[in-house]
Amino acid sequence: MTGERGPRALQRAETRRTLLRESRKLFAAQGYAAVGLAEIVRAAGVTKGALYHHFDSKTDLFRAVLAEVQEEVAVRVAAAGDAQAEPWDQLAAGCRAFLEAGADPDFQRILLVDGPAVLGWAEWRALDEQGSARHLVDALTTLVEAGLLAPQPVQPLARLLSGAMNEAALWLATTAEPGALEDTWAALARMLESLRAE
Amino acid sequence: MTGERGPRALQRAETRRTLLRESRKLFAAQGYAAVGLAEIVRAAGVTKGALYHHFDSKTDLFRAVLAEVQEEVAVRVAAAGDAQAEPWDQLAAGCRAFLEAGADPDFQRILLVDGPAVLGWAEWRALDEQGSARHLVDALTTLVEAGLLAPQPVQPLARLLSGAMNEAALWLATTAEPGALEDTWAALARMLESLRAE
DNA sequence: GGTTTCACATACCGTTGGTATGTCAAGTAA
DNA sequence: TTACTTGACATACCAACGGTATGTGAAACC
Repeated sequence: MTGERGPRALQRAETRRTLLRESRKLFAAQGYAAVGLAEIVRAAGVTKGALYHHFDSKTDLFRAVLAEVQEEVAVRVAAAGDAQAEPWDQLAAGCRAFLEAGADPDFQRILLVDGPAVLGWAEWRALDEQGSARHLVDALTTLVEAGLLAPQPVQPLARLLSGAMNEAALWLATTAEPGALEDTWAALARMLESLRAE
Repeated sequence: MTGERGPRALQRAETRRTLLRESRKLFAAQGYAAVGLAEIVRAAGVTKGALYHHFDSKTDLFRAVLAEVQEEVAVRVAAAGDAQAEPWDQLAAGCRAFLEAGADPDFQRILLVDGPAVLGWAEWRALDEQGSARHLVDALTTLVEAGLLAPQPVQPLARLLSGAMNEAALWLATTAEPGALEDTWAALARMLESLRAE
């Protein structure tokens, strides 16, 4: 049974968590290519044998880390959306939460920069789809069905918005310009408004 | 004088061009990380010594390739824009040309996927700025000054649009959906329209 | 309580990016 | 022409990397 909890299973789970936590810190700080497995296992206090007992490859480890980060972002976006009553406000709040999530370095480097390059764009896209991007598609679909959004294919629109927010999040993280977040949000909000049904 | 053209300089230039051409093909087809220097020099018919005589590192070679690709895209975008008389049409034509440039695999993989990961987002951004992104900022600035675009900070807007188009270009390249380009363009055009001064 | 399983540790390997050095023709000055 | 220098590579080599094959000892099972 998977419900069993012996000391063995606990140890295993903890080792795995440690590996994920330490590699995530290193990947976020230095980038996937710049951090070696030796550095990861040293930080985690285990050996390469342990790492390869839990993960198939360095790429597989990165995939697990990325999924973790993405899940966190998705939760934040969904929470911000659910806090609003009106569908339109839900979309706006989710988008804004996504932009603000860009302040997290893990989010930028792991998810946006290294993700597509390490996993390939196709796989990255698939993971993105079942992460935060799914909420975006859901929200847009709801709006179209409710007649609040001009009828149109949702997929291209979601891609445009997703890309816009990804890039904006990266830009916001590196720019020192004060009010950049508000300016960006204003421009994005205007774009969203333009999609409203008439 | 740099204008001198002996057999030496010619040979040097040709070797460099061959290196750039072959590595570009390989980088585009397999991605930066998956292609080794051995494969590159074999394709180019030279040795690693020649490569390191022309470039400081594998990263430096990639940087040169990326700059070349980016220049080509910038030329295409600028040409499409210049073909239009009205400032607003120039922006629209440039954006559309950019989207269509996404059909080129070199463009996708080298410029959009591997670029930020290999060079780091900051350097990639700087290169992007002096490439096609510059034309976008120029066009937007012109429109604002001409009173055709609602007065607003141009930088955030340019980032949003640039990101939207980058992502859309990648999506268009992988989707089999017919009419995807037109749907995407329609959504993008609508966004652009929303920015018009009233 | 003997056996099996499992979660690692140890030892090792092929390949990779990078470097140090060698080589020989093209350029230069007498 | 000749002696010398420069430059465009080729050759040989290295440390580090991701990955694998094998060893080990405690926990789980019968």
